[in-house]
Amino acid sequence: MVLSKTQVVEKLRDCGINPTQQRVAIAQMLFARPQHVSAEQLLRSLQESAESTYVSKATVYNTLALFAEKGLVREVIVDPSKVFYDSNTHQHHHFYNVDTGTLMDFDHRALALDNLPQIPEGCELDGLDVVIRVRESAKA
Amino acid sequence: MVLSKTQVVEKLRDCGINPTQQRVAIAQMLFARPQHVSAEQLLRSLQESAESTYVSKATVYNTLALFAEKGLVREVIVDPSKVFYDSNTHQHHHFYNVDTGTLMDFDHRALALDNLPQIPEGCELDGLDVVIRVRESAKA
DNA sequence: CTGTGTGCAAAGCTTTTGCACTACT
DNA sequence: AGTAGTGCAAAAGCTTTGCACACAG
Repeated sequence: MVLSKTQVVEKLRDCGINPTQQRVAIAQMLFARPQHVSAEQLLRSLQESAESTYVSKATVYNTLALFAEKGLVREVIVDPSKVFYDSNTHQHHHFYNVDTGTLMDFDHRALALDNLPQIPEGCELDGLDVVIRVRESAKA
Repeated sequence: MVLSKTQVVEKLRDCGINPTQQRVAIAQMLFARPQHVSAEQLLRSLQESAESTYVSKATVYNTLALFAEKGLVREVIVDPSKVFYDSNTHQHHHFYNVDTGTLMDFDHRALALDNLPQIPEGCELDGLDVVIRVRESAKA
């Protein structure tokens, strides 16, 4: 579902984010559908949908980092060359196709994670990421 | 245990890697003890142990990538800003302290990973990474 | 002398920083 | 007018590429 501008503005306010033009434009792209995007991809999408405001590369980066900090999106780190932002914030894990650079979700219940090891002294849990790397099957 | 130069040369040969001066120098640093290093860190270590050959930054990067491809070290991708190389190639997972940027191993048997979800059509397993992100506990 | 393999300077990419500007008080 | 917050150009940093060199056949 595509969120209306008003819905997006409200969503940002709920997270304590000042809904500026640029941020709303970025949020609308992100939440148009569940997806995995890099900053670069998002910037291109914005530029293509010509109607919207001009947004600089730096702002896309800074805004995505802000959204991640506020819990609106999740950072997914699987490729050393770029960070993906996942607009699906429900608990889940990822397949990463190393050949195509594509991410796919899978439900966290598909995996029985028992007996989490004890967290080191003086630390607290921040997140648990499971990534299953796959490659295209070699074909004859 | 510190490996002798001869042992390192042999190890490289076993993996089909031509044991050049630079590669041996890098391998000796890496296998001096189990550790997690970035290319940058490794380069600095090499420069500090003044005795050894001059090795350029590019060569460190290329060599680490080569070692990873041949299975001598494992790439660990947890920090968007740099890749870590893990000289421990036994099956295991990682704690990542996001505040200090430190990696710690934990045994893979500490985690019951049952019912791995089915791998997407046309793909085969390449690797399974579990990262537990921790942060310093907030103190009063 | 020719061809393969190696190392490194320079180029390229993503991401961060510092400053100018805006929008409120 | 002063202040806090925002956006972006330019700078920085990690990594890759393309070319010169070395070595084997």
